[in-house]
Amino acid sequence: MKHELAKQYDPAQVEARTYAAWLERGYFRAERREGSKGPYTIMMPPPNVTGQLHMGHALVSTLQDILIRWKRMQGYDALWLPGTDHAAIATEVKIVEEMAKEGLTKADVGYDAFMTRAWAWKEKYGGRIVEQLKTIGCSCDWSRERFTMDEGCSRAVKEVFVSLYEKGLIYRGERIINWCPSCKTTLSDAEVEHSDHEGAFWHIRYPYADGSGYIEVATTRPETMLGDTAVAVHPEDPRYKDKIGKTLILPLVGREIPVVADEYVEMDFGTGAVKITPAHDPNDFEVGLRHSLPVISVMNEDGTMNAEAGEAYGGLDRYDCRKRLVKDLEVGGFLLKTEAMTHSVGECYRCGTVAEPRVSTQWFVRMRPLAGPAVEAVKSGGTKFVPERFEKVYYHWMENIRDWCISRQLWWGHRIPAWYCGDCGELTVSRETPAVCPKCGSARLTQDPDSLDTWFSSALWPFSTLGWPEKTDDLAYFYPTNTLVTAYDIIFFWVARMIFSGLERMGETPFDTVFMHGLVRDAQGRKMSKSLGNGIDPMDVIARYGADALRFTLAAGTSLGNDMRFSDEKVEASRNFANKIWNAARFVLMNLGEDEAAPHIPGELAPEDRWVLSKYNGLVRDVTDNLEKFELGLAVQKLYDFLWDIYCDWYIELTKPRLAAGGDQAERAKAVLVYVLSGTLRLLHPFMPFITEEIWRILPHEGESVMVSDWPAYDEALCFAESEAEMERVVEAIRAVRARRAEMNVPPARRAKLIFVTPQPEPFRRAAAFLERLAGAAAVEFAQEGFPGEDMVQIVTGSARIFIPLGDLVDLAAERARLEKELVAAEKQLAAAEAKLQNEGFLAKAPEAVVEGAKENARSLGEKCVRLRESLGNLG
RNA sequence: GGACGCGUAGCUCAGCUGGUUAGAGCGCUCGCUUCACACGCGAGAGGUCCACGGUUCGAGUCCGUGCGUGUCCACCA
Repeated sequence: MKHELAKQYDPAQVEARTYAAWLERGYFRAERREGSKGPYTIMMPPPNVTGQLHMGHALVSTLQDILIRWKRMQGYDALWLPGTDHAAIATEVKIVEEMAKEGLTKADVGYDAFMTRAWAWKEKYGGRIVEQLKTIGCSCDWSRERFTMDEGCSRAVKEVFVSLYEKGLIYRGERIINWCPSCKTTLSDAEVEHSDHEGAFWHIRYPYADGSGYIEVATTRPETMLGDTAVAVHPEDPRYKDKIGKTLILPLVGREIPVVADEYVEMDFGTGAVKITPAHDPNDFEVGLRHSLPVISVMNEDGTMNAEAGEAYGGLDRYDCRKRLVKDLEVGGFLLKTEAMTHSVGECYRCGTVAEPRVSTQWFVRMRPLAGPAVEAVKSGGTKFVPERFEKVYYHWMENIRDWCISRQLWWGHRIPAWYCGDCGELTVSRETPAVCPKCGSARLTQDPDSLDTWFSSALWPFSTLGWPEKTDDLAYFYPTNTLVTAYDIIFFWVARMIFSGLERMGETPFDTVFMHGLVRDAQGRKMSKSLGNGIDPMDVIARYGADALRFTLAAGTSLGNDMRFSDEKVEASRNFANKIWNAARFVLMNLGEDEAAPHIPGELAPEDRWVLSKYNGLVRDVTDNLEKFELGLAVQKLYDFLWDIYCDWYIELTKPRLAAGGDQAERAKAVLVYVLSGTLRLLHPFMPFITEEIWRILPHEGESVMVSDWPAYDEALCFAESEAEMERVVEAIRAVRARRAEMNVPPARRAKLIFVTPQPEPFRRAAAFLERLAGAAAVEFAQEGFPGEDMVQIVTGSARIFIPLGDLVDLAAERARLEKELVAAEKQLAAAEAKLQNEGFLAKAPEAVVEGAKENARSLGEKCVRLRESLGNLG
């Protein structure tokens, strides 16, 4: 049966079956076990139920799965809790788009029918996402899967909202907010993306009421002048100092507005005079507050002008209004000049519409009291960012934060738990739906129609998913969590908010490490996006190359916080690697007997055995260290190099003559082959779970699955530095012979005979032992003489005699230099050690054991010097 | 205007706390259907490590400046 293994690894016929077997055996389920190393928890950043997974999801899922599989193998109770996010605005936008195709709007279908559609959407896409995560191989605990709008999470949302309200950390108030005229909802500051637009800077004349001339103001948004209620200048500006307090006539409108002094104005910018529109600009709003200016809103929710804009402009779209207004200003002689200017414009992060600042009554989270502890938690190391540089980004945001607008005029989301009394107007905020108004007893209560920012529920994810506000066992054991894996572009939306929410609610930071990865870009380095059409579907990649190849590619592309480029060629290389492992396993397998036992390392080892074991041991250390540092890309690179170069290209080749010869040598080689392969499979398992499991299944081993096997430990007993050094020379010698043969155009030299002509064969004996096979020689002999002058290797073939100076095989000069250097160092150490033994104070005061140690040290150094001198002598 | 990243072989990138001959994948050249693997094997070509200055016995690696490039933040109307 074992000889029937296909030459090529076929992921398609392995992956689904393997995943099903894991599920069936319950390996993903996390439990508190006696004797474990304790809990290790990762909360999956819940993918939005807007559609399907993209490459970014594949990356973040792969990274999490690598960590969780590794920790599980290390003996932790590893919980990876999965789930999905309702993604209020993003999903609602999609549903509205879908309805638009049927010619319907939200208003047409009404609240209840809309919500029915939304839930159906969630079922469809949420289910698809879960299937895709499984295809990638994610070992999450599906028995604990959650959704941000499920009953428990919703309860947590209500609880947090109400208690923050009771503490005065949530308030309702009239403030200037960001408004998307297309989505017709508020947006938080973080949800507005700024980009540069080509625009114009219109200079407008605002005449004084007393006819004494005018002030020149400049604006990029002239339509807002309809809501102007002042013009501001800097109090120290000599141009305007004496004009402060004067009255201006607002052009076209005729309203009288004052000139006010405010330090917000930059004297050097524009004309030094700023029109103030409190209703439509956040800075102007602040100025307005300081000077008690009226707030005149001139725009509707959909971005058209309202009645306040006046008869001429009311009802016009904001941009039509702009054009019309500029024209009217020009005609009226108010337009002084128009400059071309690029300026930054804020856009809705979901639909791209230019956002409009607008005054409106909304719900806010008071951020100042929350930000302080959140900064402190990171500064004190309670939560660490990997890489560290992102901490700075976090601090900067937290320290300059403004209150968080959390109410949204959306239907898909958590309804705000606030009710208004139809009789007395009383506002009631409550965990339960109140039957009557607590103030007047009226039953005419209506709930606030708004819902919460989708990020409000995500902020609670680390504990809402574990059952909070119930005091569950899961919460007690698995919280706080350990590693949060996420992309750096989500620090503000999510990471920061989880930290302050966790601190406020639970009294501690929700995770000890934030592991940030970069973005997956296309082969040209462009961001993958629907509009560019350059997105690569991870499911498609898996179908063509297998999940392991995809995972390996993504892991290998990771370097702390940096973006990566993704291309088919890279996946192909990963697929080839999987195939290489497969064939290495086939080789090992076909050399094993039928009933081979689990591998153990034999007592007697050949130098190449010690060499490969020592290299393997170093690999265990390197992979583990790099995982601990979250250097997954480096870990994967080490595995690749070891398996392909050390294990396949050299070790397997070196065992072939021994396996062919049979006997003890063959048995030892087999044991080492299996031992090293088995250990390497374990190290590789978190990265390539499917193929490692499949090979594990057919190799002799202990334990039913590599997934639940032990993570290999670094073993001092497997350190063979001298064998490593020796094999390095062997490898060099073999390569040198091969190179020289190629250079001299020796024909396929299976029949070539190698004669080492040298009076000192020692350094070459081991190389010679492998030359037959590895350099393609028919036989290898040593000769004391045969060529005058230099030491030579003579290659004899049917048609040629080739001489290679031995210096080309092993650089004797370099070898000599190395030994001399080592000797000098050893002699120096010996001198120091002997000096120490002459030191009477040391002999007198040091404990017996320490003096004995020093003597032993001097003795061994002395021996080393003798050995080195001898070696040097041998080299002549 | 701030903050951060990147600049290493034709292309895409690794190179940890400074130390032998700067590595990999793909591509390229030559040879090979060798009994694990042509998704392979062997041998090669190809690099002023962006520039200049500094620290050091020694710099791809540390510091400064400049150039190029990318990203994030920011209330210059």
